[in-house]
Amino acid sequence: MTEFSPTRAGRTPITPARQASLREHNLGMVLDRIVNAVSPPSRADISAGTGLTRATVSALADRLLAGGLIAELAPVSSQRAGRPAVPLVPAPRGLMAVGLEINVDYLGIRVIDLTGATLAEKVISGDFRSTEPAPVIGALADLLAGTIAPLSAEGIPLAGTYLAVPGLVDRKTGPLRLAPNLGWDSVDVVRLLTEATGITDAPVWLANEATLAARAEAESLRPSGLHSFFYVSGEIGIGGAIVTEGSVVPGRHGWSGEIGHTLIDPRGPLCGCGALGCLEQYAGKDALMRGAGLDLELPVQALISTADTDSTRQALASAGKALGTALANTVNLIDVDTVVLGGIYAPLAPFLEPGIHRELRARVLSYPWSPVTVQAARATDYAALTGGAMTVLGEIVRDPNGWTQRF
Amino acid sequence: MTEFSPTRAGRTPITPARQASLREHNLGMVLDRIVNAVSPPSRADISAGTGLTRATVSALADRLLAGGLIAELAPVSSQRAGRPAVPLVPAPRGLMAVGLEINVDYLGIRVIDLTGATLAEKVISGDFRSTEPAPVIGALADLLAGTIAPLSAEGIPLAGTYLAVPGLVDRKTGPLRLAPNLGWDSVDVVRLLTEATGITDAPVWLANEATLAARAEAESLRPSGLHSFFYVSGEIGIGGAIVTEGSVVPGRHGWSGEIGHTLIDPRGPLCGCGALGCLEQYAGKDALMRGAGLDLELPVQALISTADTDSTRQALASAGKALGTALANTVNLIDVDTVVLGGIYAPLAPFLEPGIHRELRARVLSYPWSPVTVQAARATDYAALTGGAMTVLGEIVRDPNGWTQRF
DNA sequence: AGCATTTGTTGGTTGAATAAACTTATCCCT
DNA sequence: AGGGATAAGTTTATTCAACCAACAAATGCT
Repeated sequence: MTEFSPTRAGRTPITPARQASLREHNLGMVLDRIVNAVSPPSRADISAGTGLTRATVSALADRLLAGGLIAELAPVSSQRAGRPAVPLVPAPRGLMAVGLEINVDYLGIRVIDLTGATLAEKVISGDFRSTEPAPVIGALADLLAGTIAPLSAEGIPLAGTYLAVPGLVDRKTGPLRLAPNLGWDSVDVVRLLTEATGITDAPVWLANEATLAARAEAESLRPSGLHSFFYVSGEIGIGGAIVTEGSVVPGRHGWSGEIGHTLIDPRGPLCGCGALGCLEQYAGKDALMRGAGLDLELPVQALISTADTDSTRQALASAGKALGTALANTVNLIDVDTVVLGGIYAPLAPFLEPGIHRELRARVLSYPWSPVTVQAARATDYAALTGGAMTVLGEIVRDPNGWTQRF
Repeated sequence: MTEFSPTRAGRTPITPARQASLREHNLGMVLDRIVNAVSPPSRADISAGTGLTRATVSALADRLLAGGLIAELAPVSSQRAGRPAVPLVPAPRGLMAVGLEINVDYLGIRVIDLTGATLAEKVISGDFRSTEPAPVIGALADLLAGTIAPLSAEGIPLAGTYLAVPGLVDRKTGPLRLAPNLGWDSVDVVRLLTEATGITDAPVWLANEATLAARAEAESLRPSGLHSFFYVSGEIGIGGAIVTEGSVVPGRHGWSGEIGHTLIDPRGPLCGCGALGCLEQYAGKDALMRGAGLDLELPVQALISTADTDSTRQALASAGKALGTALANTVNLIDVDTVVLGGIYAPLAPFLEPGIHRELRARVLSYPWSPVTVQAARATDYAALTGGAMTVLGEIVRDPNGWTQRF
């Protein structure tokens, strides 16, 4: 797409703006209005909402219609004088946006269209700790091919694929650098996957699991007007993502949000990373289960059902305090006023919140003027799949022009 | 200015793009090329560099010339066939961009033009701990008025003013929330200053001292191609700023970068903020001087000259280790690969770096693939003054249209 | 002196958005 | 039932920033 930002904050390479860029911008704006509307807007609604004239909106809408990105509903008489409006909606089954995930105990796929509807969804359980990449990616390729085949047969084009992995990933396409819990190290997952599937006409991107889960959460919080927050994702490890103005901040390489190795106590237990007293040793899943005296393999539910025992209460309190400390550092550093608890922390939120809040109140400098809100994630079931697919949609909405020009 | 970002990352209010926005974008791009060029470019150079046609660049350059933002130099025959090029430069003495600062022990002003040349500069020493805002701001207003009067008489228009303060500041114009070392609390500094000076025709903005110092550093690092880093500023307190793609990331309210109260040890000393074991208690200026057994009022130089004593060596080592720990948390969280040491840390860098590096190596997850560079700040003498003035320039370059329309 | 070469300008063309008039489809009131 | 008010969507001419191509200006080279 034409990168063309008038604010030019910083040294992003600047490209000239020509009339095509102008149309592209407005086309994206109109599609965005249609995709993210509470109720289907008419051309006139969009005109009023954006400031473009009705004529311009009409022309842009025609282009989106021709590209198969939007559809018209039957005019609805609105109990009001005047010609009834034609509601515009994102085209149902107009394209496939695919979210994939390789995780420690499952492979998953979710296919959605521009309406946000799930067209297909599959999760395969398994144990992928310490596996070889090739067979796992082969299995994932089969899962992908098998899932999209019937939809392709229906004539629905593939827009793109986002793959979530539990590890450090270079921005978008770069190799997977490290996935400690899979035991993978410097694997070019995207190349392996495209080779195994033969997909060449649609892009395949890669991102960290927490990053994409945060993306899903951002989408689900958008209607409530909350656009900036820090997302902590508790699993075996602890990940996170910074969400600002509705989008995830990737950092220099795409590795931002790593909160799991924040120092909690220099005399604390040894961590897998080699340092002492990391957050993960207080609030990671293993630490929680061990502290509560439960088997490591049990699901989180076990903590909730034993929440009235001393050992579990103790483990949760200690995790809450440690999380609160690390989050206080984070809030001071990046200045957000909301923290979202995802992964295993979502169901545990009621037990963790008091400890987290106590630490935030004590350590966040700006607390007196702007208290920090802590809340459980809304998007929970395989959030990274949804987030990945939604990120693909975001690329389309950002540049509808590239998509419509396929035809 | 027209906010008009085609990437529309997130929920920034989107405005329609019209032809005026287009011209504004290109006008800013041309001015940016001229202001940030290594050597004065010709219209043809800009055309080749941006992709705009020579005709378009000519038209835009004419507009900038008319607005007094740029000037032409005498054509230079370039030892080469063809008509000699007319070099374009930012207009010397074409406008005043003012940086102001209120700090614990001085008030300062620096006036620069678009070439980056200093037109005027003054610093008044004093002791402003625990003072009343009104008289201090009165003194600052006098300093401002006295400094710009001769330049105004020369006919140089005032473009804007950025005021740096050592405290928590709401974005751009909001009140100063808290400046612990001045003893100020919720002071509407901008209103007081504009009332005291009667300036109404040019904007007055407010920002944190470390934020603006980081801005100056970003400008001075730009030629070397380094655009993303974390800036730590050591003073009595410890501030910081996140710089991404050449610009400072403000956070939700403009309070980001507060690294001073990162937890170093839960059993550490009590901090002024009420919590235990904050970084400031290990690496703040008072902690350093106290640890070295020196008088708190002495300048940093005292640490360097006693660096071979056990107590000073010990204090510096402890500060370096603590800084390293806090910076490791930071690097993991925001994914930058460079840390810049500013304020008192700039001269102390050689003594602090070993400890910082040791901690970074141990605690930064991505270190094996992307080692973190630690370096002393280039822009040191009253960096916030320079940064403030440069930020004013940035606003002009971002929106030359608003400026040229004054005429 | 004449030609190649590069810079900067001029005049006509393109294309996206605008403005204003027009058509279509409804409600409402008599 | 029919006319007026109202709103949605479309058509047509206009505006304006950038493009294109040709041209004028100023230099070096042979």
